[in-house]
Amino acid sequence: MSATIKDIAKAAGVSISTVSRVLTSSQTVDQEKKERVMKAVRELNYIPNNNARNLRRTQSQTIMILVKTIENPFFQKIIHNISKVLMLAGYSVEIQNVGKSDDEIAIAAKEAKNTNPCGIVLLGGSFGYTEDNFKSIAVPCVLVTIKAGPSVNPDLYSSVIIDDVAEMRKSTEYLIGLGHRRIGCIYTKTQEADTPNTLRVKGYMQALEANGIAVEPQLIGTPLQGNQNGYEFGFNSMIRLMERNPDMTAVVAMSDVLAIGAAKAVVASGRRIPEDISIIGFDGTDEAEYWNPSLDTVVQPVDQFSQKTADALFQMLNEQKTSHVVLQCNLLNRGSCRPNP
Amino acid sequence: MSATIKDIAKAAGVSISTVSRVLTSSQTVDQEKKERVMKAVRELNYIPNNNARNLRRTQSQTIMILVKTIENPFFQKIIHNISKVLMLAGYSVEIQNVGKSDDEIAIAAKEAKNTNPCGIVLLGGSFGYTEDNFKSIAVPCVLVTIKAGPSVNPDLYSSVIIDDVAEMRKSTEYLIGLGHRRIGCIYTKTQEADTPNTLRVKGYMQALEANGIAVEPQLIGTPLQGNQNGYEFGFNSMIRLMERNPDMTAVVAMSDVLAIGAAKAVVASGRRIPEDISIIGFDGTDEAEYWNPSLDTVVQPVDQFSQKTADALFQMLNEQKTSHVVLQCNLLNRGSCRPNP
DNA sequence: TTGTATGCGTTATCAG
DNA sequence: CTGATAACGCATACAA
Repeated sequence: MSATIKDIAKAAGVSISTVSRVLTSSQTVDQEKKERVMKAVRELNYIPNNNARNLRRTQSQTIMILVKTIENPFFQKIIHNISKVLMLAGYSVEIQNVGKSDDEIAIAAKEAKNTNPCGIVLLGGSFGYTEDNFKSIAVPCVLVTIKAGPSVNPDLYSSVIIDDVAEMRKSTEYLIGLGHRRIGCIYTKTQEADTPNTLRVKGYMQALEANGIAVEPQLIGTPLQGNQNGYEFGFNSMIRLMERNPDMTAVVAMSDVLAIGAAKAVVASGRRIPEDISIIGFDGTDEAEYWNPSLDTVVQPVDQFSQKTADALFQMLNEQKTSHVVLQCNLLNRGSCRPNP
Repeated sequence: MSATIKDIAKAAGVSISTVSRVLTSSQTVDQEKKERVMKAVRELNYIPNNNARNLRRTQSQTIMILVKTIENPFFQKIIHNISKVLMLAGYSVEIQNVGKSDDEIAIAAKEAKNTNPCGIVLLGGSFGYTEDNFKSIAVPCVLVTIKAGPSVNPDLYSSVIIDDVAEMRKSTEYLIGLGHRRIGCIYTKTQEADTPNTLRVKGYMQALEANGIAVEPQLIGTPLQGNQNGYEFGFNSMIRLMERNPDMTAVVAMSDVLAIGAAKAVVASGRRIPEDISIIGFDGTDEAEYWNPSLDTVVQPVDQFSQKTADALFQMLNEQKTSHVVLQCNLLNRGSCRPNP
């Protein structure tokens, strides 16, 4: 068995409480004893047992990041950034992947008791949170890319999001501005109630309506079937859209992954981008930038997402204050969309 | 505060030991009492505290997955699969991301004491493990995609790998077989000692030598500078290779991400794939399949990786037996390589 | 400033 | 089959 606090105490010739004080720097300790303790820690290669700590502590120093579908490359960047910031601030970070079909709220509640984190970051998922959910979680939560329902008291949580409706509307209106009228919409129609995707479709529709263009169901994505991955789905969905709408000149996708799948379908069917079909994605991933040709996209501000999330978390932890920030996206024209002649 | 085992015991009218026995199904319990306990668990929404469990348990039921650079899409699939298998077997799974520049061995040792997992899966990283490392970790380890040094007693750990040298040699010889002679090699030359990349470069060289082609340094990748991502690096590296080797007709990349970056550079410089430059990646990611055009690649058997890793883990956990398996890859010709006229 | 003693929620041991 | 009870490793109120 490895060294415990007891061993350190013995080796340093002090009591375990003194060792604990040195390690947590909770109280001032005699300098000379402090050094003896540190020396023992080094020599015995002592690492405090987090289980015991979290069990005893009122507040652990662990942040849990719950990611809905870690496959999303956009999330990965955020995870990476947030982890770095939090670890620098002295927290240990744990990541949990939540399957597409898992109930992230239930898992959050479970994890909250399981690992006793002092804060939870919820990355992705749907908008279904209720007040009871937060009460059962009972740990400061920051929702990233999603919000709780409108009836939920906003003081119960923090959030960092974008305005999905407005951003997708912007994306669609960009195509409309280029003269497109028959604009397809690639998205995964799932069972779930309110996801960012749902909102984005709403934005797509709003854009059409505001410009006097009829919303046609046959231009809007197909339901997800089987367990296709994002690329596959985008591909199949696009094939179907092109078959049913020969006059379609442009397409908005709800994500870059879907956009790439759709773009591949365009090329596979012998059409060209952007000469025959204009296409724009959403997220701003490297994958879209390095695709051939580079795809236009609505860039989500990853760095801001990370920073604001960490900020919100610290604010909840230290000042018990919640916050809700809405970030701006940036439409990036890389040449995969062009005026409709 | 939420319900504890004590509350359940009281509610069910039994002792806490009985509750524990029901929950861990470690011993037979009277059927009627068992049901009373289960009912109380349900009604009080009881969730056992893992910290306390792991603290007390000789062997926790948690598997830790340590991933070196979670950004790698190949790793993500493995994580996903392994998690599923392990959770189905009743383990809880924790994922920890290890930064590119972090020392995964030190972190593994720390986590081993921190969270007291019953097993650790090490995904990626380098080949630098020593016997002391495993002794300090003191928890069954399965190394995935890497192995420990040759001097390390193989009974100290399990591993699931591919033969990086042979597979990359196969890839290179495929190009040679197509008549290519001036073949570039895209890889990130890092400080680290032995990574899969290093071995793959070795395979590339072996292929050339075995076929009487001189190995030329100017055809081999550039060192990584700054913090470019994989795509960016592949792109820049390829640009430089093309400048310095106008007669280069083909390129092998150490990963699909690098291959995509390189392919983008080919296109950006006005050349065509495969007419002007043949290109082949490594990994078999969806990204390479959905690129335009689809890229040839050496497919790593993701599903087998996941399955074998889980198998190896179970074998270590249940029978204290280590195993070392080497998987076969599959060269996939999708049309991004063609005979050199 | 320091040490002693108690308890966090569980599982394991032991005697019934 | 069951119920007390002692650990697990640590942080902290309390006493010194």
